[in-house]
Amino acid sequence: MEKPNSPPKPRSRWNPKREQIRILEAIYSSGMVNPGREEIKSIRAQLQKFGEVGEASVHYWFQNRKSREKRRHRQLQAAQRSKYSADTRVLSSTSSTSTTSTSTSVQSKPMTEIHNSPPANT
Amino acid sequence: MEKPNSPPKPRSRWNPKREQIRILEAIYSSGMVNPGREEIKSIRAQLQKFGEVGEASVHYWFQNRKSREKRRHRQLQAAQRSKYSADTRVLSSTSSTSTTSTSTSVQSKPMTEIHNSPPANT
DNA sequence: GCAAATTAATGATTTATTCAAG
DNA sequence: CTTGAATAAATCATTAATTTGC
Repeated sequence: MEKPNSPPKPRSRWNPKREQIRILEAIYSSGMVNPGREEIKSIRAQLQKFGEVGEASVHYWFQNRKSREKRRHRQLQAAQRSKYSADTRVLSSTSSTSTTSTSTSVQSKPMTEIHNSPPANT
Repeated sequence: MEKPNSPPKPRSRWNPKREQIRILEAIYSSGMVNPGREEIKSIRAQLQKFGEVGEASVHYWFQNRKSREKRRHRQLQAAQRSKYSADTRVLSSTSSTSTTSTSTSVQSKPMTEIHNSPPANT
């Protein structure tokens, strides 16, 4: 009755759980972008609570994280620039910093207020 | 008998027609998963032929579509994983580098390039 | 058959994160 | 370090399916 076709899915690679990623991100963003052996052991211990993980995987994770961040940095958001999307929540805080930036203000003008049309129901 | 008494129906949301959904699906599956403002306008124009719809709704549709597709994949993945995860109980006492477990397929040179822990980083 | 009650889908809001500029 | 712009994730809310009792 069940699927007799169980693919021999050998866990070839670690598949992090959401919780684990949250932990890793937290650590990463707290400044530890390049943990040493001891630190990796400690991190691994925390992650183990949510699933099996090897030290190497933890190490790789940090390597990849940093690498990708950089790459994205390089790649820029050309894509984003050219294809705007809609509706953003304006989180502008009242910062009193002398916003002298009257210079090159690149206003993209997204559809901040496209709220919205009369849904003529059937 | 008409409806002199308009129902206090708070048309809260758009109710897409079948044709409209077909169009949206087609566009989505053609690769445009995150249309920008201009594209949304264009898409909306097409949809209007079959019923009233706002730009915001179009935007929301794509957002939700992508988001939920992702979520589904995650759920499936998780399900799959839990099916096969019974893992070795790595109780190896001593420090061990023997990562004989099934997890990471890194064997010989696990963390070769792990730079030694920086002494008292911060 | 039908309508109230319950559940599943999904449109609309809100919140948190990301990246880059200043 | 702060802030602006845009997104994606999480959440809320309402509508459509469906189940159930009559």
